[in-house]
Amino acid sequence: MQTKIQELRKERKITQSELADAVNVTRQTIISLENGRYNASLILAHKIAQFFGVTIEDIFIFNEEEENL
Amino acid sequence: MQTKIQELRKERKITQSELADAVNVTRQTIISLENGRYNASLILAHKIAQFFGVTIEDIFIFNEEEENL
DNA sequence: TCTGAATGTATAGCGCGCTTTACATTTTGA
DNA sequence: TCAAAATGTAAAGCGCGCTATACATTCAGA
Repeated sequence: MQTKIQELRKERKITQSELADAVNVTRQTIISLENGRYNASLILAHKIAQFFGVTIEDIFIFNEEEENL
Repeated sequence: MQTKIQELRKERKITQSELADAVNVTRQTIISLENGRYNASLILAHKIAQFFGVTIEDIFIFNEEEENL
């Protein structure tokens, strides 16, 4: 899954650490999400969207390809 | 986490099995989501929202309480 | 009324999201 | 230029989302 996390984060001049703290996860989690290593949980996706003031659908890009869970 | 899955499903007169098949999970998964036993993954949440033609935020209700992952 | 459809409960197992720790590399700015 | 800040990689471990299977209960309609 692709995300616009890095894009939004840089736009607002926020570091990975600051974002991690804001949504209460480790920096590793943010790195992994930004680099597409795995998908966020629904709750984390919600927290990140809320932090940036956008919807989940605005940040997380769902490939119709990878529709196999 | 609360969801409106059951509500939307009954509104449209669809069985748990039909919904499960439509989003490619087992009936157990639908039951567990409807009964609040666990949270959907982000991808499954997306598929269900798409199936019903609504947004993730329309179906999944985030308690600000349970903000602890 | 009674059968089949729909919903629910239980449980073992697998893979992934997230943590933790430690260290390496790249970027920034005084 | 060079130290500190920011970003990245690696790897082991835990809990939860989902599967699979089997069986119980509730509900609808001929």
